[in-house]
Amino acid sequence: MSDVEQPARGKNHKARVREASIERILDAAEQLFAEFGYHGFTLKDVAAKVGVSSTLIHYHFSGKDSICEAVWARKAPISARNRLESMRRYAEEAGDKITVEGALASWIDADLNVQIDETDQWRAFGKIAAQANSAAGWGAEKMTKYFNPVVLALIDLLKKAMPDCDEETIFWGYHFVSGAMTHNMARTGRLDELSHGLCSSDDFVSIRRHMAKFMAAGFEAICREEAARKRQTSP
Amino acid sequence: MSDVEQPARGKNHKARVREASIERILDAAEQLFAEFGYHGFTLKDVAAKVGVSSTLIHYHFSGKDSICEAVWARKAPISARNRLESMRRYAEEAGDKITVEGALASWIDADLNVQIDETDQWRAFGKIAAQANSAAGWGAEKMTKYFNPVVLALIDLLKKAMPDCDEETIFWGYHFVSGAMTHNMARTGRLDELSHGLCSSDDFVSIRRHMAKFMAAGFEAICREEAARKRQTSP
DNA sequence: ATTATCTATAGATCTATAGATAATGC
DNA sequence: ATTATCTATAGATCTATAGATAATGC
Repeated sequence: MSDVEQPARGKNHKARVREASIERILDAAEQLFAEFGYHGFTLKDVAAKVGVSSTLIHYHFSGKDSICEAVWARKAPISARNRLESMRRYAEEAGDKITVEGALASWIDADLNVQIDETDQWRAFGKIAAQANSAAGWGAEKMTKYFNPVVLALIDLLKKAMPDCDEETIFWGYHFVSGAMTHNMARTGRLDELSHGLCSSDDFVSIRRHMAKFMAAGFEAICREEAARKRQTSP
Repeated sequence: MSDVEQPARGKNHKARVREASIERILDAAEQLFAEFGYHGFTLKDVAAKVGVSSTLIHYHFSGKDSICEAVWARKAPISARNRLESMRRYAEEAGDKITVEGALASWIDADLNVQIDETDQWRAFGKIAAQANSAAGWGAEKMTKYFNPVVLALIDLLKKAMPDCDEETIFWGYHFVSGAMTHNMARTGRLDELSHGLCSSDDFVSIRRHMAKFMAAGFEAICREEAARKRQTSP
């Protein structure tokens, strides 16, 4: 009917086409990466999924490492910022009344919320992060690069919540939280099978209801225990 | 000096050579599988690691699936039996005084103990199981095939320890335990880095000291919470 | 006679590059 | 003139098999 109907090819058309292409390549790579793991897919698979020639992949990226890095660079900083921001807000609200559960929830729920509210954008990346946390090599590198500050900020917050707990015990508690959290992200469907459908590993609302509470009680139990041990050995 | 000095080539020599070859192939495959994941190594890599022609791999095995299945078949049933036996012993000892921590410890520590006492034989397989619990496809299949009965036995024991807790909540608690446990097995070294050497993800003695206690407190907390919720919504 | 292992090699798949094409952008 | 994309293809790597060899086993 009007000019609006015409294809929007103003200036920067090429740049926009390029960006759109790259996004579609990253979307495809992200999904394959999530489903089959770093070594489980080829550049050809990516090209086939996007529906382009595989040379286009090499035109935009220097190789698989470069694509996977781009997949991380696109999402990981958002998750990191999101959690840091959530912890900052919590610390501000709580003042000097920081609780273990509150601290954990500010960290955990920030990630769970995007899995609930923006499932389609974050499901695949969550699965990638889950695999990164168990795999050596590529996984360790990405986790360190993108998530170390977030983890250390949580550790700091937990120290404030449990000033009498020794640092070592807090790190062990974190270790358990980290494992459980990445297992959530993996959405393997194994829980659905084991429970005959009573629970689903995709049910992040239930995960959010239980996770911080479960972990907070765990932290408090092992800190109590370590304090008792200390009193016993050096009275 | 005597006949004993001669190579022990009695009857069944060929059979023994064959078995030894297969064991060495499985050892190499297990290590590569643990380090690089299912898709991260080739049959050629296995042959190179053993120091044989890659055709020998095909002589003994029909392909990668067949080797990986053999890797699981060699170790997984031992771990499963070990945990079932440990739970059985605990249930016998505890009689009608089954506790959450006791039930969890009988399951968890059985696996942690072999990681402590027979580290060289079990480290690689632990890493494989850790990856299997996060990966879709091959991972889900193996976990189901070998470990479902062990998980369901733990669930039963936990039901006895918490007769008033609803089944759904117990499954969620198990979900968290499962994630933390497989993260232990992954031994990524990430904890060492984050804590600047204060803790090490290879320190299974510390893991054993904290794990069951942490998880038991978590279970009890979410069960209490769910009971309170129930009372509130349907008084 | 059987079998554990090897050499040689065919066929499949993947990565990577050279060169062509058709559009935008100045 | 630049650039996003394609076709064609070389080279590398992996899987899988055929056939040879040198031992054991009867």
